[in-house]
Amino acid sequence: MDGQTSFSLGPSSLTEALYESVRKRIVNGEIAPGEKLTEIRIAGEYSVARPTAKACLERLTALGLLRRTTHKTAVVPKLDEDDIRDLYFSRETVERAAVAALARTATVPQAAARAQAAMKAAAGDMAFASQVEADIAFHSALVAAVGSRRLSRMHEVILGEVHLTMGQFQAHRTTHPMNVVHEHDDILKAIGDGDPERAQQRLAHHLDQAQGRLLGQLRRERSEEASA
Amino acid sequence: MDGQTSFSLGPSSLTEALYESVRKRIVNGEIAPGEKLTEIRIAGEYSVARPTAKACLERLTALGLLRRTTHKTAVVPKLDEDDIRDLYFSRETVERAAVAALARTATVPQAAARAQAAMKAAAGDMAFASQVEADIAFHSALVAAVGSRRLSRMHEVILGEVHLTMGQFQAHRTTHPMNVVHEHDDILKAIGDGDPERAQQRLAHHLDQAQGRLLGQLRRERSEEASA
DNA sequence: GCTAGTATACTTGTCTGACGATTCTGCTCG
DNA sequence: CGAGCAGAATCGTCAGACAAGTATACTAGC
Repeated sequence: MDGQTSFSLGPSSLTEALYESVRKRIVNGEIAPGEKLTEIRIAGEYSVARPTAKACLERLTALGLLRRTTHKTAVVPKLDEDDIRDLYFSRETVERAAVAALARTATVPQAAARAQAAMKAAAGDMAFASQVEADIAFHSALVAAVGSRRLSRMHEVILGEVHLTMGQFQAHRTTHPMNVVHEHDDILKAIGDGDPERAQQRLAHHLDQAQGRLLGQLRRERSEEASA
Repeated sequence: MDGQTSFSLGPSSLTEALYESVRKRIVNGEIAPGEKLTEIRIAGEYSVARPTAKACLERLTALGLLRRTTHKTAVVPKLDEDDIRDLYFSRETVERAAVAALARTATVPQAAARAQAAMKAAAGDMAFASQVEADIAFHSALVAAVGSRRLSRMHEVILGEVHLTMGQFQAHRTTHPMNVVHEHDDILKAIGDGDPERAQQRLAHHLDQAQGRLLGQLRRERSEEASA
């Protein structure tokens, strides 16, 4: 049995660490939408070689967290109304399947309940980033509990973009987080009751609310720009 | 000189061409499951630099067409029973949403009809690879017709793995392709009738058949190995 | 003859440096 | 004032190199 000699928790490689770090900065909105990310800039900021930075940007591009065409600089995408609708249509497809599967066996995922607790805690002190994280964690746990590697893989990509848009609208949050918490509870309850239909219906309603908030904030922001 | 110029109109870059070529070889079963693909081998076979080969292998790994862990050589995965079930669960999730959406507006995608024709043509001369391609093209067209970029993106990944398994069982095809054609027709008809429920039900049945064939062939192959 | 531990070869991770190709920018010229 | 051109910035690809990790073969000891 070996001692505690290695960083078993941290990323296994430099590329991995770089990817995680840049990803975090993008989804949290620290890098504004439309901002350019050149390979050289990343390489410079993190003191890595350009090929390493390149690999990182390519990965993020594949996940939809950056947009890039050949010979052009990668930019953080600004999702428009169509994007958000498309994103939520895809999201609903995946999550519907998940909650239906869970409700069929009436298994309420523990991790989702934990995320709920975290969200309630964060609701008090208005820690926005924590709220978003807990929200994401809740939905992530829901899908993970199904136990399908491929469904989770698809969902991760979708949630990445969801996280991105939520991060970008950070300063304009309009709803009390407790509303979200209650909607989550409704979904869990339906799952616990073994009622796939109701679970899907609650989920659809919840996602509809979330999508509506995003679209509303997008329109608000746009009209602000127009009057400026 | 013709060797270099052949890339000019298809893929935009060398990396792209390399990726397409290797991908094709994998899904068609030209590279056997379990076979190792070292970066150096790819670089040598295609006369490209190792970093280019590396990028190619990384992309394929992200799509599930190769398996690889740090510092280990990439291998073509051999999907087991659990993998196939998981794959088809995910596939059904995505395609159900697609046919339901199409049926709601009763729009029968042209491209799917064309794929059907191609499949009928290939059925006569038992051109296996063409049959698989037409099958894939049909389902791909179905999802593409919905017009959701993200749904299509997810579906592409799924279909890649589906193609892979079908290619690997190439020599053991058990069903007449016309059966598949008829099942496809049923789905299209339900969509044309604007009946989302029936469309989903037909689709589920079709996928169940396909999954059953794959599992059957997998078991057959395994018992052959055991007796040898 | 067999197990165990070490030495060696193979492969990948990452870096440095470089050159051609492409896109963008700003400037000159009509 | 617009259009075309030159230069700068950036990306695509390559070559070569070294360190670090993994797998394998070989030797030593029982």
